[in-house]
Amino acid sequence: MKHSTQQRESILESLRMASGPLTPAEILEAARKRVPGMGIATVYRNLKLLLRSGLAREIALPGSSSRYELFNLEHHHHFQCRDCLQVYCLHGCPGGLHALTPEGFVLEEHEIVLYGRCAGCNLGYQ
Amino acid sequence: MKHSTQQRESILESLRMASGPLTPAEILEAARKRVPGMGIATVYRNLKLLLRSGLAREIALPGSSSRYELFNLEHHHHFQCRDCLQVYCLHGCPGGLHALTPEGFVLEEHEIVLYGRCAGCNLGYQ
DNA sequence: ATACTTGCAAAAGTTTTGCAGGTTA
DNA sequence: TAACCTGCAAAACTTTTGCAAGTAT
Repeated sequence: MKHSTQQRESILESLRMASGPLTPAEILEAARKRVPGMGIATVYRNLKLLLRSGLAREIALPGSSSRYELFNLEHHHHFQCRDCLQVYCLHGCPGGLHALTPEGFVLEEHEIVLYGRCAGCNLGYQ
Repeated sequence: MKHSTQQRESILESLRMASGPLTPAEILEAARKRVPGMGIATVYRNLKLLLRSGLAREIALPGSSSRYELFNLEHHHHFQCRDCLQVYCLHGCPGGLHALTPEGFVLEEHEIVLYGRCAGCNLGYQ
C-alpha cells in the first residue's frame, strides 16, 4: 500500500459507495466503470492488502464468494435476503456475547448475520 | 436420499461424532476411516442432499471452505480460535435480534460467530 | 532510479458434472 | 428390474502467482 493508483482508488471508491459488503466480482464490475481494463487479480491483490492493513474486513456467507467492506464504519452487522440475496448493513448490536464465551476463552470479535426477507421482496409476496 | 449406503452412513456418522462443524475435506478424512476408497465428490453430493432436505446446515467462515453440521442439535452458535482455527459450538443465544431487523424485513434465522483465543491456545501464551 | 503495481496467462485449489459400472430396495 | 449411488476424470469456477511492462514516488 505504498503507491496510489487509479485501480486502487477505484476499488476503494467502490467499497465506499457500496450499501453493503461486496464480492470481488462486484467490486471489479463497479471499479471497471472508472478503470475499464482492470483485471480481477488486481482486485484480489488489493483486497489482501486492505485486509492485512486492517482497512477492510471479510464477511463469509454460505453460497457465494466472501464479501468485503471498509472497516471504518461504526460497529454493525448484516442481513441477507434469501430471496434477492442482497446483503444489508444493520445498525446496533445486541451485546451479551461474553455470556456465550466459555471459561478460559478470550473473545476478541464477533459477527452476526440475520437471514430472512427484505422489505422489497416481501412486497412481491403480499 | 432414497438409499442407504456405506458412504452415506459414514458421512452422517462423521458429522454426528464431530465436536463442531466440519469442512468437506475433514468429512472425507473422517469418513474414509470407515470407507477407505471414498471420493470427495460423494461428500459434496451428500452434503448437497443433506442441505436440501434440511438435515444439515452450512457455516461459512473467512479463510476456509464452508463447514457443515447436522441440524438436529439445539439452537447454538460458534467460536473460532484465531490461533488454532478450530471451531467450537457454544451454548445459548443472546436473543434481541428482532431489534436489529429493519422495518418491513422478516427475520427467519440468524448466525453468530465469535472470534478469539480458545483456552488451549491461551495457555501457550501465558 | 527504485520500488511498487498492473494485466495477462498459467497455476493451484475448490466444487460440480457426465458417465459407466455397481448397489439398494 | 428400476431407480439410485459411487468413483473417476473432466469441466467449471475461484483465487493465487510469475513475469514483463508500466507507473508512482
